[in-house]
Amino acid sequence: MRRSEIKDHLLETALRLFNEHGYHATGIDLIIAESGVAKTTLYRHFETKEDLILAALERRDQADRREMREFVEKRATDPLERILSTFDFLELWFKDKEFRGCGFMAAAGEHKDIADPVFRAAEMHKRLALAYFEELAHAARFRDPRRVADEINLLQEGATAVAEIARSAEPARQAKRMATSLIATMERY
Amino acid sequence: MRRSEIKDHLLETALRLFNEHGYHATGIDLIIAESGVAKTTLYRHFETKEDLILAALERRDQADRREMREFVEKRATDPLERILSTFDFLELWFKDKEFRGCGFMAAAGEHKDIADPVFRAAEMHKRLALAYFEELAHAARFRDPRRVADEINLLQEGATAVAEIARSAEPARQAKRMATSLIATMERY
DNA sequence: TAGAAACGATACAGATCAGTATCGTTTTGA
DNA sequence: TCAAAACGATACTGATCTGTATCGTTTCTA
Repeated sequence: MRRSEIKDHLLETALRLFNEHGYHATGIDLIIAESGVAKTTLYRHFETKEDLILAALERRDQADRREMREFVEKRATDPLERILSTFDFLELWFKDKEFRGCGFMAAAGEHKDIADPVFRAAEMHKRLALAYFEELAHAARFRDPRRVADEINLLQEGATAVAEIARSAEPARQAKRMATSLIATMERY
Repeated sequence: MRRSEIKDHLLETALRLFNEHGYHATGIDLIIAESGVAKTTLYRHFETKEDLILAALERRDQADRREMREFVEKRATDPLERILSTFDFLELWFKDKEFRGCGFMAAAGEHKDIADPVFRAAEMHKRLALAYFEELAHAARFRDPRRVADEINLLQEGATAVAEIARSAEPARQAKRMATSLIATMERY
């Protein structure tokens, strides 16, 4: 492995293990064993485990939001359809055999203090996801794009939570139907 | 403390600490320090930490569902109002200064293997919560009580997830408005 | 009221945790 | 090409983890 790739490889390995076992349950020793990178090397890239978690969440945040944007833009051009297509993106995610719930919710659930940097990273990700929904709602000319975004957001969080427990993709389709019904009553200009 | 109360006291202490710090982050040493019970005594009541977690979740499950039932029955007599009043119960919960998200979602998030007894305890709790919604939907004479229950359930999970991050009670009111709108279109007999 | 059982206190075992120190080897970049 | 830096391997530290062993004291119960 080229040295320039090591940091990325560590983050990818860490994200995979965090998704599989959670944050506290994933030890540094496991991450180095699975990645094949020496412990000293890991600690040269990340000062502490918390720094590694924060960097992993940052990477996931960027990737998730970019992937959703790309999916939505490819899937539909009509602004209203674009909003609803975010649920199709969700469905694909739930169908992934590695799906074990939202990593940011899991991070917040293991770092519950609102002053904890890990909690704040999760909070920031959710804020940015909401902002994207608002952007889509604005493009669809809703009178109250904030309210539309809030509702889409709540439906997506609900679908993700239900899917995490049921390990099923059905909640994504259900949430899409609910969103369709709710959006139909919202005023546009 | 009377000996018959020790087990309850241990469970209450454990539940408080699990809610505050999560499951992995809460050590046995902290539980005995906070409860004032000797470690040998704790291990006489619970063979392992996992047994303690399972017993705590069982206790929480019973208490949560009983409290919701009592709240709903006191709050409304009309079956439709009873369904909507579950969101008022949610709002009260979110307003609690100790609210840090759903302990069952946190448990599942830290024990992601679907064969893990802790995951299965969380799964069972969610199944029973859904069954209660279906019971309420049936009493309200909906043609498809299962579908109503699924939608109420998804809205409650979404509200809880959003409230966990935002530490706000607003998602409960928002979800209630959404439920009201959605339910209005559902056929009854 | 007497014996059994539960209790508190404490020390301990053995594993695992995050993080560091050392050192020989490999890669990078000027 | 050569020196600096990064790397792998490994041993280590000190803290913390779950769980156990020991033992004197208290409480329950028959």
